[in-house]
Amino acid sequence: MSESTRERILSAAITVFSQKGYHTARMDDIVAEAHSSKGAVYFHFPGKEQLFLALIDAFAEKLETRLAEAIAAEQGGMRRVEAALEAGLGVFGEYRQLAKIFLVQAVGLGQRFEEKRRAILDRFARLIQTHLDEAIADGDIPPLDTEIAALVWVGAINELVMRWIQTGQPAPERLLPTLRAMLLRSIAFEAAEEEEA
Amino acid sequence: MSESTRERILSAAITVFSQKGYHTARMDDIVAEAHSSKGAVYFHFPGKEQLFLALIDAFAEKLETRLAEAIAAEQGGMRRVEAALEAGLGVFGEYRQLAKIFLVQAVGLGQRFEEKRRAILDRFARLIQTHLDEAIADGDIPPLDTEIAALVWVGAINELVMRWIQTGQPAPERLLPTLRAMLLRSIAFEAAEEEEA
DNA sequence: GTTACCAGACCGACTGGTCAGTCTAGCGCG
DNA sequence: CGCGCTAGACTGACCAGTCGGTCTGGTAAC
Repeated sequence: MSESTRERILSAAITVFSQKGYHTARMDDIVAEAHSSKGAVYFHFPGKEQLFLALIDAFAEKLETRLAEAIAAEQGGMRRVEAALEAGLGVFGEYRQLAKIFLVQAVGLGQRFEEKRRAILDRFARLIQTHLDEAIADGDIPPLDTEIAALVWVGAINELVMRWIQTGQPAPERLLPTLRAMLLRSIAFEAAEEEEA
Repeated sequence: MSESTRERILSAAITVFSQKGYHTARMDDIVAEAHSSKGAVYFHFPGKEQLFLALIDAFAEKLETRLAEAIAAEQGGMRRVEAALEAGLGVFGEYRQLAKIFLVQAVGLGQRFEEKRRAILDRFARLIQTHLDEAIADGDIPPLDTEIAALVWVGAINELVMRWIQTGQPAPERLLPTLRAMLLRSIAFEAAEEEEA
């Protein structure tokens, strides 16, 4: 069956790229991990770069879908911002290997890759920005430079997720409440203290 | 003069690595940029990796020195935290190429490099953490998980600086006040609003 | 002061290993 | 057969690192 070979190659690529990074990963590593062959890999994918980008696209799509769902399920700027935050962290947590490829291994690979990475993060950021603007319009939070605010959020999330993925260090249970509280406070959203079940 | 050759090689390496990244940069590129020779480069440095790491160490040292100075010049947790923030951003701004190597090009290069990078960021983070703890002890800010708080700060700063270095986008004049206000609010520091000269 | 020698900096053609990608030969199924 | 797919040996480019060699300046013996 063709689909199964293709799937095997994809998940082998995820494993290998996430562990070794783009340059250190050899196509033969992926072939071995997939219990497949060079021929099969090059039958299904045009080359190393495209295979790598396919993984990033896959992640982007997952992220996008989830965010859209989460946001659609809520009403009002601030609630949507919170929903997006939660959904984003959820996706990173569920697809850790892909997240590592996206957040770590796709950095510093030159223009082409960097642009793709930034484009995806930008969509995430712009989404947050849009709803922060809404929240301001709704009077939920005082006005501020929402473009920068969104980038601050993205940066903070990235750093913590990267660290968690790489070292397992700050466990999500410990991380989440503090992160959430800090991010909400950072935009001067009151009622940042309710939580704590 | 030998020193001048060595210096030329170092600054060529900074230029080339910051533009192309570690793997894409060829030793011959650095040789050409330095108007030198393969022999000279390998006379002064044991290899590509060590040359790259030398640059990162140089940046780390600059960062460390500046932070230490800035902090020593102030008294009290919160003032020191603010001084460190300012000093850190200053260093990134002054050594943009090195900063790009450190923040962008040194990511995703595998264990050895990653550890070094994280170690440096950790020192920065732990420094912030220490003084946040002080600020809490002084009663300047309410208690919180300072380890995570420091990472949030580092992440936010990284993201904005990376973007600025890569795209020139959010100009520091626009970026700084918002970033500053957000970071201070994130730890519930009152009087985050004085500013605006 | 000039000849002989040395050391350390620097040069660049060359080598050897490493991989991405190709090619030809199967294999099984309709 | 022919077509979709898989296998894996092979090719060729590329590049880090090497190595025999040059050049310059210093020193010391005569």
